[in-house]
Amino acid sequence: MRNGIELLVRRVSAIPQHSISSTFRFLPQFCSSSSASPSSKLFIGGLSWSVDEQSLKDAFSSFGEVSEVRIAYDKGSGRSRGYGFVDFAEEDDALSAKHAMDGKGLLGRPLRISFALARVRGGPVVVPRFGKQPKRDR
DNA sequence: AATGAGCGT
Repeated sequence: MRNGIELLVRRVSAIPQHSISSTFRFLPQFCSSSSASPSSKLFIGGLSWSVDEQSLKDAFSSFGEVSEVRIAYDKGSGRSRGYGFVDFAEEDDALSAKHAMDGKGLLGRPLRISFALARVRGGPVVVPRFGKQPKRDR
C-alpha cells in the first residue's frame, strides 16, 4: 500500500509542467503563464493596434534568432487583436527577451509577456456518456 | 465607431 502511494507520487511528479498547463488550462491555478513553463515561444500582450509582425520581429530580433512571429488579427476586419506570439530558435533567448521586454513600452504601450500556452489542437474532448442509451431494435 | 484582457484567420 505504501509502495503504491510512492509510485503514484513519482509518476505524477514526472509529468512535465507544460503538459499539465495545456491539459488543465481551464483551471487557473495550473495556468501560471507568467512563471517558467519551459518554452521558446512567448505570448505578447498589450500590443498597440498598429504594431505589425515586421515591427514586432524587429523589436525582438536583438535577443536571438526569431523563428516565427504571429499577430492575432480579426478574421473579418483584419484589425490587430492586440496580442501576438514570438518564437525563438533558442529557449535561452526567449527567456532573456521576456525578462528584458516584459513591461517595456512598444509604441507607447507596455508589453505583457508570458510563455505561450500550447496551442489546443483537437478542440474539446467529448466524454462518452454511459447509462441511458436509447432503446435499439434488435 | 470604439476597444485593452487575452493564448493564434
